[in-house]
Amino acid sequence: MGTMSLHHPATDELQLTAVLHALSDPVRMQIVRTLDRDPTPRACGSFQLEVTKSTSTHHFRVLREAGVIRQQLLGTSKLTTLRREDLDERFPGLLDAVLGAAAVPL
Amino acid sequence: MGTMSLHHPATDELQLTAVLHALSDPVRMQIVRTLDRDPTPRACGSFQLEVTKSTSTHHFRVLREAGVIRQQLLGTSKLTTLRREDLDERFPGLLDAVLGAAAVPL
DNA sequence: TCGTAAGTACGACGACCATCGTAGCAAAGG
DNA sequence: CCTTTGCTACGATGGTCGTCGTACTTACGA
Repeated sequence: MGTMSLHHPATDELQLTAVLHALSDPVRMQIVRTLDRDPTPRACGSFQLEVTKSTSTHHFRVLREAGVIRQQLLGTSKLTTLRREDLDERFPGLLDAVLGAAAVPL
Repeated sequence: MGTMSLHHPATDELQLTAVLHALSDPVRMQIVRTLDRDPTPRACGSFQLEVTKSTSTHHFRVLREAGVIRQQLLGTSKLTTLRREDLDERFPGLLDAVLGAAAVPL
């Protein structure tokens, strides 16, 4: 029962409100920005987040279920990548606009 | 105490997470889309929303406090407009991308 | 085999949120 | 002055959210 494949919404099922909600949290935004700056698939633990591991799990799940990230099992790790192509196909320009806005200085 | 001027955040104080959260609700998204399609200032009641008036008041306040809309008192009405220029100045391309995404067919 | 590392599951808690109904206020029109 | 119109204030309610700690699983490595 252990190795169950994770649920990822199909590209044409991505919901705008779910994506925006997923991106409206500072911790999750930081995850997405990190993935944007270095597209290398990386494990959850390699993100320097200021929350506990169980909270991180929660945030990664929200991002995955909204279709923002993809998670692949690899050993004890879960490699995370941005679903950039899927997001661009469904909502052209949205991800870039949000990432650009997130880069705006305070 | 009646005529108190409404609080609107300054352009350089707009918070991305607040904007995204404001836009992550279907009712509020509909308000913004309506304002986008017809930029004429309009009263809250002229939006055809599927919630009660008190709920509408709540949603307009969330949008205003996030800096997405501007509300001006006029008689017993409150004229609402999109803060398009301010949003474009602070987060270039974000509003257009979101509105474009909202127009994507189901 | 034993331990460690990576992540999950579950339950809890306080905070916030979307919704409503009722009551109320201020301005405009008669 | 009275009524209507447009919107707000307040309280309540049920639900979701972000956070944590503890316990657990699974895989890799010494």
